Amino acid sequence: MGKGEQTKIRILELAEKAILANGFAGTSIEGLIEEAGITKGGFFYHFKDKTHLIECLMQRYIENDNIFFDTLFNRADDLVEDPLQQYLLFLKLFAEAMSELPSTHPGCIIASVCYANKSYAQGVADLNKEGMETWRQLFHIRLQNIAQIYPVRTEIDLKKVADALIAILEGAFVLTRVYQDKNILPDQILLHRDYVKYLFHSHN
Amino acid sequence: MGKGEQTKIRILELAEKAILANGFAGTSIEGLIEEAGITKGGFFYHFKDKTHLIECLMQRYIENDNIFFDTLFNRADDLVEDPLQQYLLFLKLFAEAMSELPSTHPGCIIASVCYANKSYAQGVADLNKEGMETWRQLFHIRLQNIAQIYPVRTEIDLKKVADALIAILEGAFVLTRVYQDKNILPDQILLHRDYVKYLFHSHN
DNA sequence: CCTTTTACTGTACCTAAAGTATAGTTTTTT
DNA sequence: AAAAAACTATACTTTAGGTACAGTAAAAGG
Repeated sequence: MGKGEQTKIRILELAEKAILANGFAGTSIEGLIEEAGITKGGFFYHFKDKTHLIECLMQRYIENDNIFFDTLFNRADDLVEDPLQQYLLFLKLFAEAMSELPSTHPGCIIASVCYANKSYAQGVADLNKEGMETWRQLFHIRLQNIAQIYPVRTEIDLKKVADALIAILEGAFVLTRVYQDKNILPDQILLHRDYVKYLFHSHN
Repeated sequence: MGKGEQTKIRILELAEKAILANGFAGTSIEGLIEEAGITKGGFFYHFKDKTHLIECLMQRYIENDNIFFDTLFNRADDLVEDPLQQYLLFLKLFAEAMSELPSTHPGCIIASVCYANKSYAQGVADLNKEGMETWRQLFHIRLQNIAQIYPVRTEIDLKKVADALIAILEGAFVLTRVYQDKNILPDQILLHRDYVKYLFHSHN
Protein backbone atom coordinates (compact mmCIF):
# COMPACT_ATOMS: atom_id res chain seq x y z
CA MET A 1 0.00 0.00 0.00
CA GLY A 2 1.48 3.34 -1.10
CA LYS A 3 1.61 6.42 1.06
CA GLY A 4 -1.24 8.01 -0.86
CA GLU A 5 -3.52 5.09 -0.09
CA GLN A 6 -2.68 5.34 3.61
CA THR A 7 -3.59 9.02 3.71
CA LYS A 8 -6.82 8.33 1.83
CA ILE A 9 -7.81 5.66 4.35
CA ARG A 10 -6.96 7.95 7.25
CA ILE A 11 -9.23 10.63 5.80
CA LEU A 12 -12.00 8.06 5.25
CA GLU A 13 -11.76 6.84 8.84
CA LEU A 14 -12.00 10.37 10.20
CA ALA A 15 -14.81 11.19 7.78
CA GLU A 16 -16.86 8.14 8.77
CA LYS A 17 -16.68 9.04 12.44
CA ALA A 18 -17.48 12.68 11.75
CA ILE A 19 -20.38 11.94 9.40
CA LEU A 20 -22.02 9.46 11.77
CA ALA A 21 -21.60 11.99 14.57
CA ASN A 22 -22.65 15.17 12.79
CA GLY A 23 -24.15 14.15 9.48
CA PHE A 24 -22.85 14.61 5.97
CA ALA A 25 -23.51 18.32 5.84
CA GLY A 26 -22.35 18.82 9.41
CA THR A 27 -18.95 17.51 8.44
CA SER A 28 -16.73 20.15 6.86
CA ILE A 29 -13.76 19.35 4.67
CA GLU A 30 -11.83 22.04 6.49
CA GLY A 31 -12.45 20.29 9.79
CA LEU A 32 -11.40 16.96 8.32
CA ILE A 33 -8.11 18.19 6.88
CA GLU A 34 -7.25 19.86 10.15
CA GLU A 35 -7.79 16.58 12.01
CA ALA A 36 -5.87 14.66 9.35
CA GLY A 37 -3.06 17.18 9.36
CA ILE A 38 -3.14 17.85 5.63
CA THR A 39 -4.02 20.82 3.47
CA LYS A 40 -6.98 21.47 1.21
CA GLY A 41 -4.92 20.72 -1.86
CA GLY A 42 -4.01 17.38 -0.34
CA PHE A 43 -7.64 16.53 0.24
CA PHE A 44 -8.72 17.37 -3.28
CA TYR A 45 -5.77 15.40 -4.60
CA HIS A 46 -7.50 12.26 -3.25
CA PHE A 47 -11.16 13.20 -3.67
CA LYS A 48 -12.45 15.27 -6.52
CA ASP A 49 -15.30 16.60 -4.36
CA LYS A 50 -17.38 15.84 -1.27
CA THR A 51 -19.64 13.49 -3.25
CA HIS A 52 -16.62 11.42 -4.24
CA LEU A 53 -15.65 11.21 -0.57
CA ILE A 54 -19.05 9.81 0.35
CA GLU A 55 -18.88 7.33 -2.53
CA CYS A 56 -15.56 5.97 -1.29
CA LEU A 57 -16.91 5.94 2.25
CA MET A 58 -19.93 3.90 1.26
CA GLN A 59 -17.87 1.44 -0.73
CA ARG A 60 -15.63 0.94 2.29
CA TYR A 61 -18.58 0.63 4.65
CA ILE A 62 -20.32 -1.96 2.46
CA GLU A 63 -17.13 -4.01 2.08
CA ASN A 64 -16.42 -4.01 5.83
CA ASP A 65 -20.00 -4.94 6.55
CA ASN A 66 -19.88 -7.83 4.10
CA ILE A 67 -16.70 -9.10 5.73
CA PHE A 68 -18.35 -8.79 9.15
CA PHE A 69 -21.42 -10.77 8.08
CA ASP A 70 -19.29 -13.39 6.31
CA THR A 71 -17.19 -13.89 9.42
CA LEU A 72 -20.25 -14.37 11.59
CA PHE A 73 -21.88 -16.78 9.12
CA ASN A 74 -18.65 -18.75 8.82
CA ARG A 75 -18.40 -19.11 12.58
CA ALA A 76 -22.03 -20.23 12.72
CA ASP A 77 -21.45 -22.71 9.88
CA ASP A 78 -18.46 -24.16 11.72
CA LEU A 79 -20.35 -24.66 14.95
CA VAL A 80 -23.61 -26.20 13.71
CA GLU A 81 -24.72 -28.16 10.64
CA ASP A 82 -28.39 -27.42 10.23
CA PRO A 83 -29.26 -24.35 8.07
CA LEU A 84 -31.89 -23.11 10.51
CA GLN A 85 -29.56 -23.52 13.47
CA GLN A 86 -26.83 -21.77 11.50
CA TYR A 87 -29.08 -18.79 10.82
CA LEU A 88 -30.33 -18.63 14.41
CA LEU A 89 -26.76 -18.85 15.67
CA PHE A 90 -25.71 -16.12 13.27
CA LEU A 91 -28.42 -13.86 14.70
CA LYS A 92 -27.26 -14.66 18.22
CA LEU A 93 -23.61 -13.96 17.38
CA PHE A 94 -24.69 -10.76 15.68
CA ALA A 95 -26.69 -9.62 18.70
CA GLU A 96 -23.75 -10.49 20.97
CA ALA A 97 -21.29 -8.57 18.83
CA MET A 98 -23.58 -5.54 18.91
CA SER A 99 -24.03 -5.63 22.67
CA GLU A 100 -20.30 -5.96 23.20
CA LEU A 101 -19.61 -2.63 21.51
CA PRO A 102 -18.03 -0.16 23.95
CA SER A 103 -20.57 2.57 23.15
CA THR A 104 -23.79 2.95 21.20
CA HIS A 105 -23.52 1.78 17.59
CA PRO A 106 -22.67 4.80 15.47
CA GLY A 107 -25.33 3.93 12.90
CA CYS A 108 -25.37 3.12 9.25
CA ILE A 109 -23.70 5.25 6.61
CA ILE A 110 -26.26 3.98 4.11
CA ALA A 111 -29.16 5.33 6.12
CA SER A 112 -27.28 8.50 6.95
CA VAL A 113 -26.68 9.15 3.27
CA CYS A 114 -30.09 7.91 2.19
CA TYR A 115 -31.89 10.83 3.80
CA ALA A 116 -29.23 13.36 2.84
CA ASN A 117 -29.36 12.25 -0.75
CA LYS A 118 -29.78 15.07 -3.22
CA SER A 119 -31.49 13.94 -6.36
CA TYR A 120 -28.49 14.73 -8.55
CA ALA A 121 -26.17 12.31 -6.79
CA GLN A 122 -27.32 9.24 -8.71
CA GLY A 123 -24.04 7.38 -8.24
CA VAL A 124 -24.49 7.50 -4.49
CA ALA A 125 -28.05 6.21 -4.71
CA ASP A 126 -26.91 3.34 -6.95
CA LEU A 127 -24.18 2.34 -4.51
CA ASN A 128 -26.74 2.47 -1.74
CA LYS A 129 -29.06 0.15 -3.63
CA GLU A 130 -26.26 -2.23 -4.58
CA GLY A 131 -25.06 -2.57 -0.99
CA MET A 132 -28.51 -3.23 0.33
CA GLU A 133 -29.25 -5.73 -2.42
CA THR A 134 -26.15 -7.69 -1.34
CA TRP A 135 -27.41 -7.98 2.22
CA ARG A 136 -30.89 -8.89 1.01
CA GLN A 137 -29.46 -11.72 -1.09
CA LEU A 138 -27.22 -12.92 1.73
CA PHE A 139 -30.16 -13.36 4.10
CA HIS A 140 -32.65 -14.49 1.45
CA ILE A 141 -30.48 -17.41 0.25
CA ARG A 142 -30.01 -18.61 3.82
CA LEU A 143 -33.76 -18.47 4.44
CA GLN A 144 -34.46 -20.36 1.23
CA ASN A 145 -32.04 -23.09 2.26
CA ILE A 146 -33.85 -23.41 5.56
CA ALA A 147 -37.21 -23.59 3.78
CA GLN A 148 -35.99 -26.59 1.78
CA ILE A 149 -35.76 -28.56 5.01
CA TYR A 150 -38.27 -26.97 7.35
CA PRO A 151 -41.87 -26.22 6.40
CA VAL A 152 -42.59 -22.50 6.41
CA ARG A 153 -45.48 -21.76 8.73
CA THR A 154 -47.50 -19.59 6.37
CA GLU A 155 -47.30 -18.48 2.79
CA ILE A 156 -44.76 -15.84 3.64
CA ASP A 157 -42.40 -14.48 1.02
CA LEU A 158 -38.93 -15.08 2.42
CA LYS A 159 -37.62 -12.04 0.56
CA LYS A 160 -39.82 -9.97 2.86
CA VAL A 161 -38.30 -11.73 5.87
CA ALA A 162 -34.83 -10.84 4.60
CA ASP A 163 -36.00 -7.24 4.19
CA ALA A 164 -37.44 -7.36 7.69
CA LEU A 165 -34.02 -8.00 9.17
CA ILE A 166 -32.50 -5.13 7.22
CA ALA A 167 -35.40 -2.86 8.16
CA ILE A 168 -35.07 -3.79 11.83
CA LEU A 169 -31.34 -3.05 11.75
CA GLU A 170 -31.77 0.32 10.07
CA GLY A 171 -34.68 1.20 12.34
CA ALA A 172 -32.81 0.07 15.44
CA PHE A 173 -29.94 2.36 14.46
CA VAL A 174 -32.38 5.27 14.40
CA LEU A 175 -33.85 4.29 17.77
CA THR A 176 -30.37 3.82 19.22
CA ARG A 177 -29.42 7.33 18.14
CA VAL A 178 -32.61 8.91 19.42
CA TYR A 179 -32.70 7.13 22.79
CA GLN A 180 -28.93 6.84 23.21
CA ASP A 181 -29.57 3.28 24.35
CA LYS A 182 -27.15 0.58 23.22
CA ASN A 183 -29.44 -2.31 24.15
CA ILE A 184 -31.98 -1.60 21.43
CA LEU A 185 -29.96 -3.09 18.58
CA PRO A 186 -29.20 -6.50 20.18
CA ASP A 187 -32.74 -6.65 21.62
CA GLN A 188 -34.34 -6.13 18.24
CA ILE A 189 -32.06 -8.67 16.55
CA LEU A 190 -33.10 -11.26 19.15
CA LEU A 191 -36.78 -10.37 18.72
CA HIS A 192 -36.37 -10.98 15.00
CA ARG A 193 -34.60 -14.25 15.80
CA ASP A 194 -37.66 -15.26 17.78
CA TYR A 195 -39.81 -14.58 14.73
CA VAL A 196 -37.57 -16.69 12.50
CA LYS A 197 -37.78 -19.58 14.97
CA TYR A 198 -41.55 -19.32 14.89
CA LEU A 199 -41.63 -19.09 11.10
CA PHE A 200 -39.96 -22.49 10.76
CA HIS A 201 -41.84 -24.15 13.62
CA SER A 202 -38.79 -24.48 15.80
CA HIS A 203 -39.26 -23.90 19.51
CA ASN A 204 -35.96 -24.29 21.29
CA MET B 1 -55.67 31.98 11.86
CA GLY B 2 -53.78 35.16 11.03
CA LYS B 3 -51.99 35.81 7.77
CA GLY B 4 -48.61 35.21 9.41
CA GLU B 5 -49.60 31.77 10.54
CA GLN B 6 -50.75 30.89 7.02
CA THR B 7 -47.41 31.90 5.54
CA LYS B 8 -45.56 29.99 8.23
CA ILE B 9 -47.53 26.83 7.44
CA ARG B 10 -46.94 27.29 3.71
CA ILE B 11 -43.20 27.50 4.34
CA LEU B 12 -43.35 24.41 6.59
CA GLU B 13 -45.21 22.42 3.95
CA LEU B 14 -42.70 23.34 1.27
CA ALA B 15 -39.81 22.67 3.65
CA GLU B 16 -41.11 19.23 4.60
CA LYS B 17 -41.35 18.16 0.98
CA ALA B 18 -37.94 19.61 0.16
CA ILE B 19 -36.20 18.10 3.18
CA LEU B 20 -37.62 14.63 2.61
CA ALA B 21 -36.59 14.91 -1.04
CA ASN B 22 -33.15 16.43 -0.64
CA GLY B 23 -32.27 16.25 3.02
CA PHE B 24 -31.92 19.02 5.58
CA ALA B 25 -28.65 20.35 4.19
CA GLY B 26 -29.79 19.85 0.61
CA THR B 27 -32.65 22.24 1.26
CA SER B 28 -31.63 25.87 0.96
CA ILE B 29 -33.53 28.71 2.54
CA GLU B 30 -33.07 30.65 -0.68
CA GLY B 31 -34.78 27.88 -2.62
CA LEU B 32 -37.63 27.77 -0.13
CA ILE B 33 -38.35 31.48 -0.17
CA GLU B 34 -38.34 31.47 -3.96
CA GLU B 35 -40.93 28.67 -3.99
CA ALA B 36 -42.96 30.38 -1.28
CA GLY B 37 -42.76 33.73 -3.06
CA ILE B 38 -41.36 35.62 -0.11
CA THR B 39 -38.07 37.33 0.68
CA LYS B 40 -35.28 36.38 3.04
CA GLY B 41 -36.42 38.97 5.54
CA GLY B 42 -39.85 37.39 5.50
CA PHE B 43 -38.42 33.97 6.19
CA PHE B 44 -36.36 35.11 9.15
CA TYR B 45 -39.35 36.99 10.48
CA HIS B 46 -41.00 33.58 11.07
CA PHE B 47 -37.97 31.45 11.88
CA LYS B 48 -34.97 32.74 13.74
CA ASP B 49 -32.70 30.26 11.93
CA LYS B 50 -32.70 26.96 10.06
CA THR B 51 -32.65 25.00 13.32
CA HIS B 52 -35.84 26.74 14.40
CA LEU B 53 -37.42 25.73 11.08
CA ILE B 54 -36.62 22.09 11.69
CA GLU B 55 -37.96 22.31 15.23
CA CYS B 56 -41.30 23.63 13.99
CA LEU B 57 -41.29 21.01 11.24
CA MET B 58 -40.75 18.18 13.69
CA GLN B 59 -43.45 19.45 16.04
CA ARG B 60 -45.87 19.57 13.12
CA TYR B 61 -44.82 16.13 11.89
CA ILE B 62 -45.21 14.54 15.32
CA GLU B 63 -48.63 16.14 15.83
CA ASN B 64 -49.90 15.01 12.42
CA ASP B 65 -48.59 11.55 13.03
CA ASN B 66 -50.28 11.34 16.41
CA ILE B 67 -53.57 12.39 14.82
CA PHE B 68 -53.11 9.78 12.11
CA PHE B 69 -52.46 6.98 14.60
CA ASP B 70 -55.34 8.12 16.82
CA THR B 71 -57.72 8.07 13.87
CA LEU B 72 -56.69 4.55 12.92
CA PHE B 73 -56.92 3.28 16.49
CA ASN B 74 -60.35 4.90 16.89
CA ARG B 75 -61.62 3.25 13.74
CA ALA B 76 -60.27 -0.10 14.93
CA ASP B 77 -61.83 0.40 18.35
CA ASP B 78 -65.20 1.13 16.73
CA LEU B 79 -65.14 -1.97 14.59
CA VAL B 80 -64.02 -4.61 17.08
CA GLU B 81 -64.10 -5.02 20.85
CA ASP B 82 -61.20 -7.27 21.71
CA PRO B 83 -57.88 -5.47 22.43
CA LEU B 84 -55.87 -7.96 20.38
CA GLN B 85 -58.26 -7.70 17.45
CA GLN B 86 -58.17 -3.91 17.76
CA TYR B 87 -54.39 -3.88 17.55
CA LEU B 88 -54.33 -6.34 14.65
CA LEU B 89 -56.97 -4.32 12.83
CA PHE B 90 -55.00 -1.14 13.48
CA LEU B 91 -51.97 -2.72 11.86
CA LYS B 92 -54.09 -3.81 8.89
CA LEU B 93 -55.60 -0.34 8.47
CA PHE B 94 -52.14 1.15 8.78
CA ALA B 95 -50.73 -1.16 6.11
CA GLU B 96 -53.69 -0.37 3.86
CA ALA B 97 -53.28 3.36 4.29
CA MET B 98 -49.60 3.06 3.40
CA SER B 99 -50.27 0.99 0.29
CA GLU B 100 -52.92 3.43 -0.88
CA LEU B 101 -50.46 6.30 -1.04
CA PRO B 102 -50.11 7.60 -4.60
CA SER B 103 -46.30 7.37 -4.55
CA THR B 104 -43.60 5.99 -2.29
CA HIS B 105 -43.83 7.23 1.28
CA PRO B 106 -41.61 10.27 1.61
CA GLY B 107 -40.04 8.97 4.81
CA CYS B 108 -39.80 10.19 8.34
CA ILE B 109 -38.64 13.65 9.32
CA ILE B 110 -37.44 12.22 12.63
CA ALA B 111 -35.08 9.77 10.93
CA SER B 112 -34.02 12.36 8.38
CA VAL B 113 -33.08 14.76 11.14
CA CYS B 114 -31.66 12.07 13.42
CA TYR B 115 -28.72 11.40 11.13
CA ALA B 116 -28.21 15.07 10.24
CA ASN B 117 -28.17 16.01 13.91
CA LYS B 118 -25.23 18.16 14.90
CA SER B 119 -24.31 17.69 18.51
CA TYR B 120 -25.05 21.30 19.40
CA ALA B 121 -28.73 21.13 18.40
CA GLN B 122 -29.90 19.65 21.68
CA GLY B 123 -33.43 21.00 21.33
CA VAL B 124 -33.91 19.06 18.13
CA ALA B 125 -32.64 15.83 19.70
CA ASP B 126 -35.01 16.33 22.64
CA LEU B 127 -38.00 16.82 20.35
CA ASN B 128 -36.97 13.71 18.47
CA LYS B 129 -36.86 11.70 21.66
CA GLU B 130 -40.15 13.09 22.90
CA GLY B 131 -41.97 12.23 19.68
CA MET B 132 -40.64 8.72 19.60
CA GLU B 133 -41.46 8.19 23.26
CA THR B 134 -45.07 9.11 22.49
CA TRP B 135 -45.33 6.41 19.82
CA ARG B 136 -43.60 3.90 22.05
CA GLN B 137 -46.16 4.55 24.81
CA LEU B 138 -49.07 4.40 22.38
CA PHE B 139 -48.12 0.91 21.21
CA HIS B 140 -46.86 -0.32 24.56
CA ILE B 141 -50.10 0.44 26.39
CA ARG B 142 -52.12 -1.38 23.73
CA LEU B 143 -49.84 -4.41 23.99
CA GLN B 144 -50.10 -4.41 27.78
CA ASN B 145 -53.89 -4.36 27.54
CA ILE B 146 -53.76 -7.36 25.22
CA ALA B 147 -51.43 -9.19 27.62
CA GLN B 148 -53.99 -8.82 30.40
CA ILE B 149 -56.36 -11.03 28.43
CA TYR B 150 -54.15 -13.20 26.28
CA PRO B 151 -51.15 -15.13 27.57
CA VAL B 152 -47.88 -13.89 26.09
CA ARG B 153 -46.08 -16.75 24.41
CA THR B 154 -42.67 -16.18 25.93
CA GLU B 155 -41.14 -13.89 28.49
CA ILE B 156 -40.90 -11.09 26.01
CA ASP B 157 -40.73 -7.48 27.15
CA LEU B 158 -43.64 -5.77 25.40
CA LYS B 159 -41.73 -2.48 25.36
CA LYS B 160 -39.34 -4.18 22.95
CA VAL B 161 -42.28 -5.22 20.79
CA ALA B 162 -43.45 -1.61 20.70
CA ASP B 163 -39.92 -0.57 19.73
CA ALA B 164 -39.91 -3.27 17.07
CA LEU B 165 -42.85 -1.66 15.30
CA ILE B 166 -41.18 1.75 15.36
CA ALA B 167 -37.89 0.24 14.19
CA ILE B 168 -39.64 -1.60 11.36
CA LEU B 169 -41.34 1.61 10.25
CA GLU B 170 -38.14 3.65 10.32
CA GLY B 171 -36.21 0.88 8.61
CA ALA B 172 -38.92 0.36 6.01
CA PHE B 173 -38.72 4.07 5.19
CA VAL B 174 -35.01 3.67 4.50
CA LEU B 175 -35.61 0.57 2.35
CA THR B 176 -38.42 2.34 0.51
CA ARG B 177 -36.12 5.22 -0.32
CA VAL B 178 -33.26 3.01 -1.40
CA TYR B 179 -35.30 0.57 -3.51
CA GLN B 180 -37.94 3.09 -4.60
CA ASP B 181 -40.49 0.37 -3.86
CA LYS B 182 -43.76 1.41 -2.23
CA ASN B 183 -44.76 -2.12 -1.23
CA ILE B 184 -42.04 -2.49 1.39
CA LEU B 185 -43.77 -0.41 4.05
CA PRO B 186 -47.16 -2.21 4.01
CA ASP B 187 -45.44 -5.59 3.63
CA GLN B 188 -43.30 -5.05 6.69
CA ILE B 189 -46.23 -3.80 8.75
CA LEU B 190 -48.13 -6.99 7.90
CA LEU B 191 -45.11 -9.14 8.71
CA HIS B 192 -44.96 -7.48 12.12
CA ARG B 193 -48.70 -8.07 12.47
CA ASP B 194 -48.05 -11.75 11.90
CA TYR B 195 -45.52 -11.70 14.73
CA VAL B 196 -47.96 -10.01 17.09
CA LYS B 197 -50.59 -12.68 16.29
CA TYR B 198 -48.04 -15.35 17.11
CA LEU B 199 -46.97 -13.61 20.31
CA PHE B 200 -50.47 -13.83 21.73
CA HIS B 201 -51.22 -17.32 20.45
CA SER B 202 -53.86 -16.18 18.05
CA HIS B 203 -53.97 -17.91 14.67
CA ASN B 204 -56.74 -16.41 12.59
C1' DC C 1 -61.46 55.78 10.06
C1' DC C 2 -57.41 56.05 12.30
C1' DT C 3 -53.79 53.92 14.76
C1' DT C 4 -51.05 50.22 16.13
C1' DT C 5 -49.33 45.77 15.37
C1' DT C 6 -48.19 42.31 12.26
C1' DA C 7 -46.17 40.88 8.31
C1' DC C 8 -43.55 41.61 5.47
C1' DT C 9 -39.91 43.99 1.24
C1' DG C 10 -35.38 45.67 -0.11
C1' DT C 11 -30.74 46.48 0.39
C1' DA C 12 -26.50 45.71 2.02
C1' DC C 13 -23.32 43.24 4.19
C1' DC C 14 -20.58 39.37 6.91
C1' DT C 15 -18.94 34.70 7.37
C1' DA C 16 -18.21 29.76 6.65
C1' DA C 17 -17.34 26.40 3.63
C1' DA C 18 -17.19 24.12 -0.94
C1' DG C 19 -14.59 24.14 -4.71
C1' DT C 20 -10.94 25.84 -8.42
C1' DA C 21 -6.43 26.93 -10.07
C1' DT C 22 -1.85 26.58 -10.17
C1' DA C 23 3.00 26.93 -9.07
C1' DG C 24 6.21 24.93 -6.30
C1' DT C 25 8.15 21.24 -3.03
C1' DT C 26 8.91 16.90 -0.85
C1' DT C 27 8.65 12.04 -0.89
C1' DT C 28 8.43 7.68 -2.88
C1' DT C 29 9.11 4.58 -6.47
C1' DT C 30 11.42 2.89 -10.51
C1' DA D 1 19.29 10.06 -10.87
C1' DA D 2 14.84 10.61 -13.10
C1' DA D 3 10.11 10.38 -12.94
C1' DA D 4 5.98 9.96 -10.93
C1' DA D 5 3.20 10.50 -6.78
C1' DA D 6 1.90 13.03 -2.93
C1' DC D 7 1.56 16.65 -1.36
C1' DT D 8 2.05 22.41 0.44
C1' DA D 9 0.98 27.25 -0.09
C1' DT D 10 -1.53 30.93 -1.80
C1' DA D 11 -5.13 33.10 -3.72
C1' DC D 12 -9.44 33.39 -5.50
C1' DT D 13 -14.76 32.33 -6.71
C1' DT D 14 -19.30 30.97 -5.47
C1' DT D 15 -23.02 29.58 -2.63
C1' DA D 16 -25.66 29.83 1.28
C1' DG D 17 -26.67 30.90 6.09
C1' DG D 18 -27.27 34.59 8.77
C1' DT D 19 -27.47 39.73 10.46
C1' DA D 20 -29.04 44.47 10.47
C1' DC D 21 -32.13 47.66 9.66
C1' DA D 22 -34.97 51.10 7.31
C1' DG D 23 -39.09 51.32 5.02
C1' DT D 24 -43.83 49.70 3.54
C1' DA D 25 -48.26 47.20 2.92
C1' DA D 26 -51.91 44.95 5.13
C1' DA D 27 -54.61 43.38 8.78
C1' DA D 28 -56.64 44.13 13.42
C1' DG D 29 -58.27 46.81 17.29
C1' DG D 30 -60.34 50.70 19.25
